[in-house]
Amino acid sequence: MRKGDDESVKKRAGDDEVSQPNVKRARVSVRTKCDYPTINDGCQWRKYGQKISRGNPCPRSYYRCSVAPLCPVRKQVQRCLEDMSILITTYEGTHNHSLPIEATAMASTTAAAASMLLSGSSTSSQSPKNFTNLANYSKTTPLYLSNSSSNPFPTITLDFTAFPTTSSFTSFNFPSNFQPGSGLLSNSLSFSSPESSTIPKILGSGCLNYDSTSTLPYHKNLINIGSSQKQFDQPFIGKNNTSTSDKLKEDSSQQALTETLTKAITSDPSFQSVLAAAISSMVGATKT
DNA sequence: CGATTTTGACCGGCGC
DNA sequence: GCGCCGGTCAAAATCG
Repeated sequence: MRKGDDESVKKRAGDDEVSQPNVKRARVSVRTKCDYPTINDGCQWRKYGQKISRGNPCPRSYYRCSVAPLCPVRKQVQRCLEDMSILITTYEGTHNHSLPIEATAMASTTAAAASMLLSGSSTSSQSPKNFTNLANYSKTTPLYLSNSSSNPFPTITLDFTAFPTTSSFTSFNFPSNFQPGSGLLSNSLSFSSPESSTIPKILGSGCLNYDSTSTLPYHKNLINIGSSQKQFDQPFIGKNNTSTSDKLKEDSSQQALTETLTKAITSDPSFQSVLAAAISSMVGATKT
């Protein structure tokens, strides 16, 4: 049925943001240390595909939000090549419907980050203040910033794999190989989300990393917030380990993750400016 | 029985 | 122009 005679089939793979014209192709990656096939962000997802990508033996899974039929949000789940216990979940788009509170945390984070990237990509104002702020932060914190030559889709990565969940660290660090020149992003840091008004706080603490040099073809930014690891010490058995007890554990663990996220988001509003500054600085740098 | 997952095929973009 | 690769579709299978 899909062999070219169906018009609708042609709108996939590229530009199908019909219901959200204001949402472009920002992606938000979330790195979590997780032994389970996927993390539970509170939202309901339906798997629609799986692929083995080149260079990574682990299959990448594709999910769609199944809460609302027209929800444009998609996510990709893949294990990290270097560390199989790290799960990389990439969100694309924002929900156009209401979500349960557990889902709101993650959705808010990703939506805000995406919003920031998107607004950055559509405007070109610069905010020296933010830059200064960022520079200030960078004195004490490791922020990893780098740049790629071409980035069709800006991607911001929230990294929950590194540290215990406390709100007492914020680290930035600019690598010497950061080179401006892409001009893709800017810095209107409007932490707003189309889906609700409960968003605005961003990521309490952590280290913010920008990295677009590695395997991803598009701009990739890394934000390291802190670990939500609590009980992920089970070995990863595979994708079929879904006994009842496992499910329960998975659920609670992942709820913990969501809670951690929420906490991180709400506990340290200052990180918003940090994040904003980081992105704006990157954007500003790339603009010239 | 409905919802979800699996899986092979298809399509478009991109590099050579 | 051709082949590769990532992303998506949809029928079949599986699950609850």
